Amino acid sequence: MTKPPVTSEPRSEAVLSRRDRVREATLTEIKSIARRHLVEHGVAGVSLRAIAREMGMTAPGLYRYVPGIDALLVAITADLFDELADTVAAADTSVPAEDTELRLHVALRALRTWAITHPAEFSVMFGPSRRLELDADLTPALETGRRFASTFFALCDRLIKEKDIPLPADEEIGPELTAELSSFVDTVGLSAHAMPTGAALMLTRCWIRIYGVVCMEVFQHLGFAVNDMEPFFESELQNLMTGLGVRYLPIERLGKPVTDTPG
Amino acid sequence: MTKPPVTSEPRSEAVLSRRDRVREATLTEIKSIARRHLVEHGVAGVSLRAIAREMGMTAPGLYRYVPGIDALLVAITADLFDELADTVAAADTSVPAEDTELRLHVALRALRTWAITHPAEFSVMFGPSRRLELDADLTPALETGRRFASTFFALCDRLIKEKDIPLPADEEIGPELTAELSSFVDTVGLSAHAMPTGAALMLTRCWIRIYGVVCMEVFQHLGFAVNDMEPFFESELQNLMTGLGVRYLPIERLGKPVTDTPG
DNA sequence: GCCGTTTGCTAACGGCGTTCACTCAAGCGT
DNA sequence: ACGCTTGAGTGAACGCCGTTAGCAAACGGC
Repeated sequence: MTKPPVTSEPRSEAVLSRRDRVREATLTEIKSIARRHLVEHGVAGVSLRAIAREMGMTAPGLYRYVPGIDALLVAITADLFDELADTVAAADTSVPAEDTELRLHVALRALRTWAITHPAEFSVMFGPSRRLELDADLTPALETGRRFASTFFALCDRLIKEKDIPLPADEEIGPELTAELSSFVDTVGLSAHAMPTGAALMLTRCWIRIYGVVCMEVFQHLGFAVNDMEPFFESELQNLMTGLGVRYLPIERLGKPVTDTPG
Repeated sequence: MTKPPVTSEPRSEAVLSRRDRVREATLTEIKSIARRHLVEHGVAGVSLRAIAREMGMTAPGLYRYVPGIDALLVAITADLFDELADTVAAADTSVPAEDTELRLHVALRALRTWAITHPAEFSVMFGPSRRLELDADLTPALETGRRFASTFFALCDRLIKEKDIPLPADEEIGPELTAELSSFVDTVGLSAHAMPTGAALMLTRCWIRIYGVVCMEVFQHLGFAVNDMEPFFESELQNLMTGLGVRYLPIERLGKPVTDTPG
């Protein structure tokens, strides 16, 4: 009675029996086809029947691998967070490790680039949560989501430790905000780093702003009036960096932005 | 062969024949039931069949009023923008007209309050656009969306004219951004106000940030780590206002925020 | 070779959007 | 007051969809 697990990528590379390997392969195929449908037809265009059809099997058969379509979407979302985390991490490590400022620029730009080149995926990950309308179990997605976020947390932590970022003092933050911030710091596992409240505030403020520009671009909310949101993103990035006391590093353009997504 | 128009609220109060009146009423009923379903079951839970069932008629009958479910959702979205615009406008006019700073605070808070009290509606309006996955005609929603935005445009315009907001100089903006900004200003109809590029930049920057916090709250992206996003919103608002050289006006709390939605 | 487990199938239920052909009543001109 | 036009609404149907139940075949350990 091994219930369909729908775990994301098996980071635990244990020895697998032949049976388990083909099972794994089938699940991977399911998710990869589902993802293609997601990209091509939007999230509403992902259907078990269509996937099964394309695989040469019938819909009920998929229930051996996935407990339902909601779970499948959650599983895909989890994979996507992993992929985005990898992309950002790759960009991060593509520049000298000591240059924290550059790493931050590169990481944030990698985030945006991935987002705008994968709008359907981004929408599923960052758009209105299924939580609002569904009772699906989102924990796997949240898990990998945290892994994704940790990339940025680490960078910010580094930045704060090595540079003298102007942080708001504890007194001027206000009790409610302080409470929420410490709750945030705890949940997210930053308490290990003994991150001061002011730093957490700075971090969330930055994240909110980045999230804002990128969402606005991907969801095309200024799409009716603006062609290319990149200048806005860069402007926001600059504003943010200088606010942090970090010097803004413009894109060195050759032709067009070439922050490609490896993998 | 009068094709279903699906216009939003008839702002043109022309004399209507009896027939037209009942027709109007039916359409209103359709939309109101649809909206309830939207709120109760999410956007995926809105179906013509269910609406028809509740109205005591059959699904095909609805096609006399609405050309399809996508169009219905677009129509609802348009109405929602109107409603949100009204709510914001009401808040705006509830305080002394001369006090532009207060009006800005009140209007922005009204926006947030409406958003978090109407998460399903907000998601439809500001979440991933159906444009990404659908070919539906969104113009009605865009239309009223513009009306909604104009409330803030007007306020910002006022603010800029009467106060000495520190605006970025034209030279330091960069050609691409300048181009996009002027495109934005033109499309949105701000060129009539002869709004300088720096002001437009400031405006979009502010809008991006507000959009960011509110989306983050409604889409519950920090929901796993944070209970109440209000302190974050207020912090962002404060940061934004002071950046504009406007003094931040804290909420006068009695018990809880009472920025209610009239009508 | 046997037997439990895994896999996939068919059939079926109920829900969905949408189209088509049709009925029926309201409204209109005369 | 009559007939005709037009619009509202229906029922049947098509083709999707998710999901469940029961069943047959393949597989794998013994």
